[in-house]
Amino acid sequence: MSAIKVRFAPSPTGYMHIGNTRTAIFNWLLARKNGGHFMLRIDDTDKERSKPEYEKAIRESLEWLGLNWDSEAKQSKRFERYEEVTKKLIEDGRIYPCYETAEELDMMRKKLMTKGLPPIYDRSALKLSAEQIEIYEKEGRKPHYRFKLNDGDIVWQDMIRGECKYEAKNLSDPVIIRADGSYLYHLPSVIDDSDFGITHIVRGEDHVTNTAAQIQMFEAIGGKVPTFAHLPLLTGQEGKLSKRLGSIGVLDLKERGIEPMAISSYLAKLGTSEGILPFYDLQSLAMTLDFHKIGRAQPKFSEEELAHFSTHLVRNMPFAAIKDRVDLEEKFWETIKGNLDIVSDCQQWVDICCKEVKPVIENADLCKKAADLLPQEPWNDDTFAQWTSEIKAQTGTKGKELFHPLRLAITAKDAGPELKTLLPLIGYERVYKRLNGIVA
RNA sequence: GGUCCCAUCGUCUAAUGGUUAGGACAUCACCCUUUCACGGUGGUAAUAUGGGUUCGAAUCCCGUUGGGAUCACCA
Repeated sequence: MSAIKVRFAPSPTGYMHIGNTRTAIFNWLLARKNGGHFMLRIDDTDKERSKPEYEKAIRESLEWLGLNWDSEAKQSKRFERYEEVTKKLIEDGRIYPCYETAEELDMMRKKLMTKGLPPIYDRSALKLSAEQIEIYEKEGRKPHYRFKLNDGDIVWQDMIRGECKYEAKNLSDPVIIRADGSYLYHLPSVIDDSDFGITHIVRGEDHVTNTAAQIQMFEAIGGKVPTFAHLPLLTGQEGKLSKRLGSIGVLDLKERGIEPMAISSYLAKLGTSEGILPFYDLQSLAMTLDFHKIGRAQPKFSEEELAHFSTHLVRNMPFAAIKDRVDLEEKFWETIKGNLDIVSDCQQWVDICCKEVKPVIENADLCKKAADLLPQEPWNDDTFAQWTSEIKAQTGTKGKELFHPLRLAITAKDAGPELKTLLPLIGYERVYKRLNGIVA
């Protein structure tokens, strides 16, 4: 069996969001699990809506997530190839010109719908006489082109949905070239997948009927039909969350401090029979990929749950997974990680240990007494317990009454890592001063 | 409306026709920590609905209801 080659083919008409990202992740995972090839293809056939800034943002998003690609292509640079194929398909009678305007087509669809009929194109363009075509041309009408679907069943084995079957008569002949001569998504995508030797296409369920049409296109151009996998679409509070309605941008999540591995772990496992557990590198996540474990129902995506999961991931993150991103000692990371919501919060603990802090004095007498009893360094593991026992013995305060004022004075916060481990990181001088209400 | 897909705890799901319907996340309780957080241990909680097949149905069949996709000169 030849090596697996997959592609992620975003159109640069918007930012990368959850729906997109999920597709990218599954493709990447499939490639990496099998030592295959992951290609980035920019589907920029829509000149109106494609923007360089979106393309840039998509690349940035992929890089941030760690979804590296082995090669790339851009559809806007391949028009010559598309024309070559199109010419041949016109000769073969698989592509035919149509002269209806967008308004006329819209009207026809509405008419059929109100009659309770499926809004399928009636192929009237195929019945046009030469004279009629001439009249249209003289009117200045420019044709758009459709791909003619052959009658019969279209069947494929889907890695997620099992056997899929569509009758061609239930599908409209897809428009593949606009009246202005530009290409629509369908055919270029098939030509590219064929030319680049894509073996597996993993995409959202919104593409299933496209797949039916595209299988005939693969056959028409003499290409090998790839293996398909259609992921159930994610839903959210606001209903659907397809790539066009996607509201949650990856870069926004980054901005909020959501961990990239939280996004990957969450999206790769949501809707599968496996638990959503933190993974700290993509390769080990890839090794767990199993299409049989993906359900067919539409899972609900919750941004809140993702944020929660990300926090969980941070609090359990091994030092090895973070050491290249922060300038911290392992001991320090292990001490504070259980109190972080997002990684960048660790700076505030660095500051508390190494910079001036304005203490919050809740009980001045107690803190003063505690300062007086604070033993000189060096401190060992028992120092903290001995010190607090002594304070308790001399003042009679204990439990929350004792620890809350100490914590507030020393860290200016009412929650945080164990004081026992935090104290040595701050040091005698700062602790002593802060207990006395002095900024230190 | 046509075509296609889906329906089990709050959420994601497991259960070759026979299970006390299991797990994970969330939640709650308790424990640990002489505070908070982290962590640990337990508990609550589900087969949409009506028929049928069967000794026996979450599971198979039909209907109903509900959800989603698609039917673009978007991708």
